[in-house]
Amino acid sequence: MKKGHQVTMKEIAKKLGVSVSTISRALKDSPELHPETKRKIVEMAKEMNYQPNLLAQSLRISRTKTLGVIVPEITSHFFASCISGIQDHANKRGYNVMICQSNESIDQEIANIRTLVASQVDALLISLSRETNHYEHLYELYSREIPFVLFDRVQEDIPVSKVTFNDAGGAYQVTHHLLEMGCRNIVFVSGPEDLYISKKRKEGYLKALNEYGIKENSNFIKVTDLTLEGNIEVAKEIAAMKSRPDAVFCMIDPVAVDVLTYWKSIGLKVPEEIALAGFTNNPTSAVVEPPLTTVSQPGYEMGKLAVSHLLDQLDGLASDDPISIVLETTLVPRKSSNRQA
Amino acid sequence: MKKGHQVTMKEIAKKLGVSVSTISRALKDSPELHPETKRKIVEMAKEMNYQPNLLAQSLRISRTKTLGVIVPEITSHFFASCISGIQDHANKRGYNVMICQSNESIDQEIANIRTLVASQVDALLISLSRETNHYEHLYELYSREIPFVLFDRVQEDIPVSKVTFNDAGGAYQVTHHLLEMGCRNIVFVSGPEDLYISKKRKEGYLKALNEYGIKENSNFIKVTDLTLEGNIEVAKEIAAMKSRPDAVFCMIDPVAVDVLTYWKSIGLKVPEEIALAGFTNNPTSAVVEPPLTTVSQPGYEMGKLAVSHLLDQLDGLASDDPISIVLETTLVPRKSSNRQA
DNA sequence: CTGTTAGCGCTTTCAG
DNA sequence: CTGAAAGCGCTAACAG
Repeated sequence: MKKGHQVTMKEIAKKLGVSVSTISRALKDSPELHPETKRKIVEMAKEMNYQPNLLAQSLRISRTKTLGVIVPEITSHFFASCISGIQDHANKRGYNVMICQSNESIDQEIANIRTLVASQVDALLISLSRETNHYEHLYELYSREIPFVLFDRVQEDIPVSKVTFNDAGGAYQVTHHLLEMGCRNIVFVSGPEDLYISKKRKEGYLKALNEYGIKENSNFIKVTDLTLEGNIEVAKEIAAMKSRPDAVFCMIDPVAVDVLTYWKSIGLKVPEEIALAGFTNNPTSAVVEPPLTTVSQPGYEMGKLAVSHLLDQLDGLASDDPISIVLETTLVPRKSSNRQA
Repeated sequence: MKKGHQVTMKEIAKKLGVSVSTISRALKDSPELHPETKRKIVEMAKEMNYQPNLLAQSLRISRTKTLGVIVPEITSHFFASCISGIQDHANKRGYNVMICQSNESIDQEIANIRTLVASQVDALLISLSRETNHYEHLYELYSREIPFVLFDRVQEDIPVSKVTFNDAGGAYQVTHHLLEMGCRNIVFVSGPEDLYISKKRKEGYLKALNEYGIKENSNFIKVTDLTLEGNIEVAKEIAAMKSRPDAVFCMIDPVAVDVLTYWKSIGLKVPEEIALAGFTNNPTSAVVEPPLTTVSQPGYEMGKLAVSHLLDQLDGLASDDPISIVLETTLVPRKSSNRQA
């Protein structure tokens, strides 16, 4: 199957007996042009259904007005929201977007960067894969002076702008809420410990405990690999603890949902016997029974801020010096943590 | 902020004292080339960290190896899965993907097509917006001989390949299941009636009723505009019917979830007092209480099939004659329809 | 106000 | 086996 022919400036030029440059000028509304000529050209272009070839244009001006986006997983609601925010605001400023997913694989992430760079995107927005534990590919982008920003899953040392949530703050909010609900033995279910969010959320958890004069108890920190099996394993462990904790704070909602589902299956009552909270405010968390207390992270907003800042830098509206944008989260208290009722 | 310089073939050529064409040949492993020269060039290219400029290449060969995808909503789990399937399989065959969302707006859909075409994508995969009720933009693509396929939200008359689910079949499965559960007064909650899926699912619903000798009852067909308010309105209406139906089949899961939530708030018990079923098998449907009976539509698979067929056509591995690929759905019976217990 | 010219980075005849 | 030259569609000096 081959594509049909596309009208070019040359053809309009021939038809009208003028030069290609005149066509080019008319179509970008150059002032130094006879209004009548311009009118004729614009009309003819429309009549012939001319569509500019962005490829040629980009090659010529060496700017594609296209941004590359790399996310770990497009099917995650949170990342889909980010993408949505990026797209809308990129389009609003005349930019297109190419999206890739790394599927949580560093090799795929590197491959994605290669293709996007080869496609000559003007800049990149990247959220790192879970697997990403070395950063040469990012430093290479940096040294090649290809502008990029990191969002959500960031690496702190790279001198580029980053957009993150106040993860520690959010974890503090949840933990503080559980404490206010009267819980004192609060388990934190962490993801792999080298993850940025694992560290930050643990930090907030500990800070809240500390304010209540409770000190860190390593038995109360469980680690899951974030798979269904891993999550259930942790749920089992907690249910079987000799002196059962009165609350559990899971690093992300999906973990909390898996834990909840398991506990329901063994008849452990939430929140009566044990309170539960998550993080992210996935759509799922609102509809489980009981509805899950969580912390909302506005993904659309994050995408919007990330792309706006990046484009400000590209367009010279913002300094090239890297900045860090931190979004605040909001506690969403729901029944799963309501021990007062 | 400006991008750094990228190494070009010209520079490699100068450094090695050969011509650009030789570089080009070496890099695409042309056989008519001295092995030693080739080795040297490949080595130097790697050393200089050469990355081909896909833009220039595409302009030259007038193929971008890029596909355009348009979906109504990237944040919908179903469409995100489709995209994921498309991406994975496009990449596998050396193609890139540009994704756009129409946000259920026909104007946005048209705009998306324009940009993608201007970006010279080799072909398009489109799932129509809810608003799309005229099809000039598609016929124009067709007449301009830009290959495209439609998936999920299709328009039947356009002579291009389409990938859909057996929507009528799925609706039949659900309705049949409800009938087997002993329900005889089954309401169908439809979306806007001009939607393809509204029509098809109603068709399956009626077929199942018919097999049980139940004839169409227009009071038992409710229409929602698919907004939260519309869905709740319908839920209210049904709860208030003088002789209340014993089952409700909602055209898509989100509607069923809204209905369920409302009913829970007024104390109407599912499935004891009324059975409920949805369609799509969103992640949400598994975790609501009670878990929702639904029909699963494998989005990843749909994306995969759509893109594979399209690329087969592009690469001449499949005939250009339009075909229709129909995916079967699977009934997912859950507690919300279990009237036997 | 408009045409001529050069060239973005690459591929591909056509000659040697 | 390799180089020279043309050209993909467009923009942007530079002339006039």
